[in-house]
Amino acid sequence: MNDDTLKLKNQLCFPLYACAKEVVKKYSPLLDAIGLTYTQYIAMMVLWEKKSMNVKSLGEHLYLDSGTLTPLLKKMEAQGLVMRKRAEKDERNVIVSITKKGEELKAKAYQIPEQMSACISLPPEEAKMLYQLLYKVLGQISV
Amino acid sequence: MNDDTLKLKNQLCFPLYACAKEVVKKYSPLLDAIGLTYTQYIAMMVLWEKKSMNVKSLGEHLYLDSGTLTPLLKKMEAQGLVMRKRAEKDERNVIVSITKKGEELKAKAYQIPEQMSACISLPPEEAKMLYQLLYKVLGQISV
DNA sequence: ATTAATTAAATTGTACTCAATATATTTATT
DNA sequence: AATAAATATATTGAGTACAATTTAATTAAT
Repeated sequence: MNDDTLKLKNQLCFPLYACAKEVVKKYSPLLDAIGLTYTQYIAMMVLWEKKSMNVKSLGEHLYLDSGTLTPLLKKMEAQGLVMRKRAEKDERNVIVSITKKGEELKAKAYQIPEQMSACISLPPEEAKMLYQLLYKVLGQISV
Repeated sequence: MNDDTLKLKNQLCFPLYACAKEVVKKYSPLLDAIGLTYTQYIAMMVLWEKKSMNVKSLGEHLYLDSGTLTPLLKKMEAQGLVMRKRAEKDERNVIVSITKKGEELKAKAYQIPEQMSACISLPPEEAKMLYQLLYKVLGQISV
């Protein structure tokens, strides 16, 4: 409640906000080269691993809702990276699944994580610490 | 270059991106109560401290450019929180300065940092560690 | 079985965010 | 002084991101 309480330098939220933004910005040229945006990239990472998933579940993995995902996935469908199809068992669900073209894109994406870690060169222990602290906050906050 | 390289769980960028988003989202109801968005809030923090600053310099403090700040500051001017005025010495600069109403808003904002830290309850050493790691990455990346 | 409640996507509207470009002003060069 | 280069904002367009609402489908309750 003193005079420093509201200084930007004393907030934890701000470096979090700014750092996330700058990191995503740093990805842009790398992702441009394979025709993805950052949001599309993290969606593809889930689909490269899981092959297929409904929108709701994809949103839980990515912390995104249908308002963001629906138009994003439609664009990715238009690019031929994914297919969207209502589930037969429960037609409320839209199943998003990766296409052959989407699978093939993975080969081009392999280099991206290492190119990025060259930009953000934290020592391994510090990177691990940061990773753990971020997931700790993420776990607490979404309660 | 192995099969785990592109898994979401192995990226440092993702918890950073998701955590920043969730934290900002957690601020929303608190900031709604005083009529600010998160971006307006961090801009106000700079102005509560510095009183006055040109757009360029404000953008350097916040890691934002004129494309974001110009419309943001116009809205804040319309709300009576700030004034915008071309500098007399160098008319390329727009000086943003806080108004009486903007100053008065500070009293209502004092409670927000503590309300937020109740939501994100990291032990002090861990919060400090996270803070330092984020600024370290931020410093490296913007080179 | 019919109605009510719940769930999953989609839609709408508001607010960033940034790249790229345009405009106006100032400074540096010739 | 006239021209070129640099600087600070503003504008435009594309892409999120989310709250709130709508629609359609499913499940629960009577």
